[in-house]
Amino acid sequence: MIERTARPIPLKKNEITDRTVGRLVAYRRLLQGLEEAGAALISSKMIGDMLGIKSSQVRKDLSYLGEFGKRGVGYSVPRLLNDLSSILAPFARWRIGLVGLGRLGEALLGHSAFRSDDYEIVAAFDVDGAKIGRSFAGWKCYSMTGISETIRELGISVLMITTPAAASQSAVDAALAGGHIKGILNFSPVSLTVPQGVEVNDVDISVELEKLLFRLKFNDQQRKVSAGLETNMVQ
Amino acid sequence: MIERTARPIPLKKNEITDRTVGRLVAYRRLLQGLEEAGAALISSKMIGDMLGIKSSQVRKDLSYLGEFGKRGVGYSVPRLLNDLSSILAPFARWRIGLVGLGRLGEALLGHSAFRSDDYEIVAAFDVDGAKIGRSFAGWKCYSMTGISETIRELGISVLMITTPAAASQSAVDAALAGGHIKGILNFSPVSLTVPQGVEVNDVDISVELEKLLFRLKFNDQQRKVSAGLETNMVQ
DNA sequence: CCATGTGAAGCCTTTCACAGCT
DNA sequence: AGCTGTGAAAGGCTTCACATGG
Repeated sequence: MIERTARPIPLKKNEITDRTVGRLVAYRRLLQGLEEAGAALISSKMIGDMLGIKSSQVRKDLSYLGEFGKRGVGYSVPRLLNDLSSILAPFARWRIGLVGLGRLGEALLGHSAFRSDDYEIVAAFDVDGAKIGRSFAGWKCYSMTGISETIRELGISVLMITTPAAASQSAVDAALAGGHIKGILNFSPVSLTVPQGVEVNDVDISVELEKLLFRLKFNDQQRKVSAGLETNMVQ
Repeated sequence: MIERTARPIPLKKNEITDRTVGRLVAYRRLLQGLEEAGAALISSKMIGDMLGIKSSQVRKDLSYLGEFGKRGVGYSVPRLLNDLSSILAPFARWRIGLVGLGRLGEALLGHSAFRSDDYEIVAAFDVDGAKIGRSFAGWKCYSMTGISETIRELGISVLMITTPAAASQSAVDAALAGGHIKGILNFSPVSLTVPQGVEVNDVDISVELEKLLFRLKFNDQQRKVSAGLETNMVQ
């Protein structure tokens, strides 16, 4: 993979939103494929169509970061990819610890989505004595006892939490004790309490499934109501 | 677990948003814990504090579905739990197929978040001949060949996609051929194209991680800038 | 003539603030 | 007095539409 240099984020607005960042990551991924395929130019319309987004949204997102396109022409694929990569690149490669070596944790260790120049998982943690000291998919499992020291020693500043709900808060409390953790990606279905200044991003898989299922239920009902098969009255 | 009856959704507004549904699921989960702990009453303020949400947001969400509380008192925990459960309950238990038995797929099969009265995973699918016919965490793996027939036979109407990016679209095309699939929870990092009427919810784990990391980078930069160690100029 | 970059409009979500009931 | 339910205000995000430049 080509090395890109990190640089300060030259924002035109004071704040760039999470939603925009999510799309920037998607643009980068799309452009990586296009570059490999040898594409030289791309328009905001094409990007939007491939990702299911309006072209104006693509242009707005990119405009927060500078002027990358040529009017009447479009964007240079390699140039835009390079600019997006350097904007998204960290100052130094993030070192991530995974807390909770259950099924999900183990799956994330080996997940292809977690191969990146921007970050690397450097260790896993679990309470299970049978796992401690062993390696999983190439990563060593450390004890939860002394986790904050291990975090300091290994230079970890980000955690992924895949512990069972009941264990998550106490695991986080122990891990944050040393003050080295800056951010948490939380897969456990609880709302974590953390000190001021620590960022948390929740990824709640069962909530995402339920959101989908509710839309489906609502669709079904609409279909039935409009077909006159059922009424929509309060019971 | 107590059986709750599904009922038509008696909406006060014409449309209930995804965001609200996500929070309703979180409220239900919280109330399950509270009920087990024997709590009888709860206020919107308490719910909000426990989930990191404003009390007005909690009341607004609940108000879309009816009037469940008593002014001056709060909400009855068992009553609210029951109402939320019946609102979220499907007409019939959703039958889900998992497509792609890699690490992530296998982790989801056994994931505790996927034990629910609302849905059940009934089968897994993969292209790997070594996996087909075998059982994984109790679920049988079927071939991708003939997937649309298997979907019909097993009464599957929802898919979870955990295939590698390059395989996802063709797997989805094959699976949707019979017209039985109504919704897809897509874990693969691609934007899927589906026929009109099929709902897709994307869960992009690496995007979620990158969103967190970008916030951290931005925080770092802000700290440096305000400490006068670095400027924020465009390169 | 084509596609970007961007104010302004439109839409959606959250928060406020208070009337209304217990 | 306390807490819900809810219009209205505020805030945030997306889309429009067009001036701008190639």
